[in-house]
Amino acid sequence: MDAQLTVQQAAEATGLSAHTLRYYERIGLVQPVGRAASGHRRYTQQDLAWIGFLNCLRATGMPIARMQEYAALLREGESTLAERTALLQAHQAAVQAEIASLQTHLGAVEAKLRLYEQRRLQAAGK
Amino acid sequence: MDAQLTVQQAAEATGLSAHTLRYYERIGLVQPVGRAASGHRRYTQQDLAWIGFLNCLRATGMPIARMQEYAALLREGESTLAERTALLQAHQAAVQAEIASLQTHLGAVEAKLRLYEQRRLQAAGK
DNA sequence: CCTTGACTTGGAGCGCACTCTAACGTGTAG
DNA sequence: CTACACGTTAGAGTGCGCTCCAAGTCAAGG
Repeated sequence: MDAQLTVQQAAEATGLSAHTLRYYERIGLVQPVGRAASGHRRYTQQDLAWIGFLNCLRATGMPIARMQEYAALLREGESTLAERTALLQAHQAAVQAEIASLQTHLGAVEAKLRLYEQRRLQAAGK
Repeated sequence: MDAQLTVQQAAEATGLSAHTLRYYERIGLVQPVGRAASGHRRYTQQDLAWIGFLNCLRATGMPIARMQEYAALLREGESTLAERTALLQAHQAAVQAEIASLQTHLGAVEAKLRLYEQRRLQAAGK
């Protein structure tokens, strides 16, 4: 039930590359993953859940360094709950601002598209 | 009325750095800007408008190479209207997808925040 | 005339987040 | 037993988008 995945299987499951999974472990984003007797990595469901959350942070544009901070706080335990909350709240605000910016700037692109549409009609109608 | 701006003034007006403005010109994103007798750049309102649009493309994550394509099409004239439309439409779709992705992944972060909130209440309530 | 400071150029350098390489060890199918 | 795919590591390389540097030109103020 709690199947242990190889690095390739974990890559497939998380959408990251095996290279990236090893890289994340090297830089301390992921705590050393359990090993088989051969020394090969074996990812647990907990590992995958954490990597999934990391994925959400990355997908929302959090820099690696900030994720390392967050991971470090998490390892320090429950006493860092407030700091972790603050970190995530700051990130949440940044992402919301980024979405707003995307929407604003996309608006200008869409305006240009409407202009092009008009010109195409004009050219066709001659 | 159509004040000609120096590179510094243009930087301030567009929010880009003077370095970046020169860089954009070098790589062909911006056509060679007019010069004063001294050889110094003088940006017109048209230049600024175009740079403003470039800004929207960049702010929505279009890679430089794609912007170069778009700029090249524009220089080729009216005959490329359909291609430019296609390029911008593809970009529009990509940005909309990116916004959706941000919102989805942000949701996971917000869920974590709600969990933290609960834990803080629990800790306070003992 | 001299200094100061903004401008010019081509090219080198940087920070980020991977991504790949080399050299080696492991394990399973035929 | 032999292939051969897959795993390991430290460290080097890549691509992007700037960002800065060196060496020089030019204009205005004292």
